Amino acid sequence: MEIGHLHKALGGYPLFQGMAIDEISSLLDGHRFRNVRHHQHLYQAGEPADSFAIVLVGAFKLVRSTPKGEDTIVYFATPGEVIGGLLMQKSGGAYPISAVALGPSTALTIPKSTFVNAWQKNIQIQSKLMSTLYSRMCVLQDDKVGSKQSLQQRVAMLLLSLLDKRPDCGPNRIPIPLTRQEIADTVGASVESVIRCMSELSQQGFIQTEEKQIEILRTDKIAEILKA
Amino acid sequence: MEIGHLHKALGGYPLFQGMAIDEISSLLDGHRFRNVRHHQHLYQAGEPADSFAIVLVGAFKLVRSTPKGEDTIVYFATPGEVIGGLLMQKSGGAYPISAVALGPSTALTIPKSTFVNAWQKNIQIQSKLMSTLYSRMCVLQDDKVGSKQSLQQRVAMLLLSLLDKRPDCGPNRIPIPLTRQEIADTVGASVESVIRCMSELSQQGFIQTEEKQIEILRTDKIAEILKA
DNA sequence: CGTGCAGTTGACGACACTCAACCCTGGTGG
DNA sequence: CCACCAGGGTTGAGTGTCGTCAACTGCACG
Repeated sequence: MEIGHLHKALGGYPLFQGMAIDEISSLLDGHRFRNVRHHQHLYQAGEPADSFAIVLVGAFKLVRSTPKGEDTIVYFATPGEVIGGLLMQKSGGAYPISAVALGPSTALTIPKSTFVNAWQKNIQIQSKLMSTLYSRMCVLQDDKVGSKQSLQQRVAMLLLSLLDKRPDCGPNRIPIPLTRQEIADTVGASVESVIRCMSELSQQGFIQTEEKQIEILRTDKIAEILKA
Repeated sequence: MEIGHLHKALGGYPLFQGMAIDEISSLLDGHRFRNVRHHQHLYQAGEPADSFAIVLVGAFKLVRSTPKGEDTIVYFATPGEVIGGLLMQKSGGAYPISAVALGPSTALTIPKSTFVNAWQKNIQIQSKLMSTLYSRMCVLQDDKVGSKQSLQQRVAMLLLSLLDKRPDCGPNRIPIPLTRQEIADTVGASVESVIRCMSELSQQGFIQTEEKQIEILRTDKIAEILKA
């Protein structure tokens, strides 16, 4: 990717909106492009946290491993979002979670030193970072509120929330390739239960999946499930 | 409370640590003390968000109401913590959650204008705010990871995490008065189930409750439950 | 004295987890 | 060419945890 293209792309994201080219440049000091293949790691939990990243293409799941070897997906990061930004203020330390690509993805990694030297001193970017954090926090809170609901409702909620993420795969198509296992890891259920749940939704003609791409045929019906 | 005392108290919190008196003063412009009785609201969800608060005494539960009239507790804020700070960057808007006192509590409310004029321009406080947010985020993520575990494990996890909050009620005593309902609202279970769970812990001699004060007699045993 | 809240206990039922088996696909190596 | 395997998806049977409903206690309050 060209530097010119890069700036254009970044300027379109809320994080950098309204910033001058050279201001953005100073925030990217020492950046590197990382192309990551499907299901490969961008960051591994436990590695020393010496950089953070901005998603450019594709998506990443942020995964926490449980003691028992199971995984829990805590967040899906899509283009324009920051991964690991919160860690940069801590001295030393390791990534607490892993970042794994979903589909071929690319990210812009930025060294910790740039965060300390540029990001931390830039009021504007700090504010923006805070507001992205705020929305991520809200998502987590919504999850917590929803955790009492039935599996079907939790799945429906997930589908709708993923649909809101930059719809660039055609209308009502979730822009992230997901296995049933990953859905289960997200909503906190077993694979089999998720399969049963989604089979039912398919039979009713509400959704349709092919090649790990999920298409929502009846957004209204899915939304209706939530209200029940 | 005296202004002198106030500064001393605030200076002890991580948020203001290492700041000069007059720097702290500028951050408190327009502050008001709010004494709130047990189970009274500091903020109501839906009210216009024109101030944020720092907890000084007692504790507050941050509550989200579900459509069905049930409550979910998303966080416990104890002395030194900020309530509603994230909201202040958004223009307009209302509180998305309610803040309710647990036991007689007092908070320092600070008008939104002070946030915009002082907090948002102060790099140091922004960094500190971010790192408190980071830890709050981690708590929420841990919750999500733990949501697959058994009820007993979730309760044990809650008890231990509350124990970490400024132990000023004697050793191994949770410094917040909690009803079983509130515990249920936190771990996402029914009251009855929580009662059964805690009765069992009592019978085994691991915990003891009197007057809504929970004392943990066998921290080791409680921690053991988590590892199972 | 009635009312409301917090705590408690029991019976019953449902939703979801576990375990097991099976199909299909694509890739790899003999 | 075929055998083998791994990963993803699917289905069924059995089990168990937890939610729901109902009833009852003790206590504080007006």
